[in-house]
Amino acid sequence: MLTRSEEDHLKAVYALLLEGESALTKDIAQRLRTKASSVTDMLKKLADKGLLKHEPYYGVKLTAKGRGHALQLVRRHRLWETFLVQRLGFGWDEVHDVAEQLEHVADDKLTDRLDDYLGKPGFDPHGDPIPDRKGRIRERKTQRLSVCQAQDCVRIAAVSETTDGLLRLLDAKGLRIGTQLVVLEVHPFDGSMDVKPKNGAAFSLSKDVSHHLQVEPV
Amino acid sequence: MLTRSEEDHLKAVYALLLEGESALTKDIAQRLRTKASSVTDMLKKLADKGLLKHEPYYGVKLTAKGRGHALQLVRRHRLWETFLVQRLGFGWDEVHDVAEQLEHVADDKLTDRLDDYLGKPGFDPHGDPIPDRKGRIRERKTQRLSVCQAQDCVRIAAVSETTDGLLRLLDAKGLRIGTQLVVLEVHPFDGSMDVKPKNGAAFSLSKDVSHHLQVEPV
DNA sequence: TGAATAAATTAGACTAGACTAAAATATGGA
DNA sequence: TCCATATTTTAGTCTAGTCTAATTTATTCA
Repeated sequence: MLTRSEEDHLKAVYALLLEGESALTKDIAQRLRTKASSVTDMLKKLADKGLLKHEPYYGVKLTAKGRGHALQLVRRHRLWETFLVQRLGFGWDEVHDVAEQLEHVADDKLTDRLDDYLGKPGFDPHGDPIPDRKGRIRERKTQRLSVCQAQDCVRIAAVSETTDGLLRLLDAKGLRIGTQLVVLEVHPFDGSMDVKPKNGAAFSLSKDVSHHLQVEPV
Repeated sequence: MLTRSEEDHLKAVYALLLEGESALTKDIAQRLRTKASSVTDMLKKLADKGLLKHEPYYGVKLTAKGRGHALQLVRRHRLWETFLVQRLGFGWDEVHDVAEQLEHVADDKLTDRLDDYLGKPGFDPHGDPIPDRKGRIRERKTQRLSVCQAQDCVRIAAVSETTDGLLRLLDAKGLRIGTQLVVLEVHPFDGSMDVKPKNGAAFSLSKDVSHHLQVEPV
């Protein structure tokens, strides 16, 4: 059994590794809003349990066991998000905090039955893939909106950053999973781009925003 | 915000007070499988927060605020039990432990939406009443099966003790909420009674069992 | 290369929540 | 009333998890 804090650290490592680069002590601390010294202690504990390898100044690598645990956390988180949106009528931008709590209820039978009940969904309301009971993830061929060119026609497939601020901004502009866009123009000066949703007026998106939108070709 | 341990203590007090008598430090410790000295500390903390009054050797009394908190815990517990049985297909005798975890996810919006989603049920799968969002409880006129007489026709309305052992025994005998019974005979010697379910053969129940079955007249 | 900087760890303190053992306090029967 | 017993509290210890401050270790750039 992992404690809540151990689970939080494991998930942070997993998320940082996914976002590319390496997971350094300070990165983990920043993400969990704690101090590096606290993270040092926890990494030692997780390494002792065989969930990860830690090389100072280089980063953390998950073992197969650690990755498995992390994937189960992600699975539970995304299944609950799906439940909250699909069944309880929550907005996709208001489910993160509650799912953060529900994900720590560890009971395989519960998780599997919830999965069945929801129809074994492959993706959550943010468009992120939901690992199956064995931790397998369905792939999708998407790219960041920020790397698209003028004239590209795309559909929003996922949002890779789930802060309240970004989610609300997207909501205000009518951008959600499935929304289709045409890229009108890209401004190399600041990386901003003008886009036009299928059913709406054109507007501009900063690079900070377009960087976090995963899109698939239409 | 209450911590998990504070919530557990509050719930233990509430449950003990319901079961009649008073809630003594040692009773709470016994129920939570901790020591009396630990309970002393926690009662002090809860008293400081205005959730209860404690008079040594006499017992604990909940304040209105404390009772309100306890009722919200009970509400969440029973709503989740209902969800697990009604929607996820769990047996009514296997949901207690999971609900014990889910009840600590405190989010009013989640609770209220779950309530709506389940159709605002008045009673959980064990037949226990579910407090509404204001903590109000629907009453029912039931009595213990153990006080019934020969010839009484009753329906099982609730099980007042939810240990795995009892629940499994009931399950094995085909006794569940809603099952109708005729009391054939009561043996004053040991308090056991012979009963016959509506659709089944007669058998005998010990007083330990009949004491925990709440029934309503048919 | 070596000094400045960034990252990480160590040392030590603190809190919450549990424990044991001992002391204090109340109860109840003779 | 008074003693034996049950209950409760107190005092002190322990662990998990966090923190700050100080120190160590690595990296980088002039």
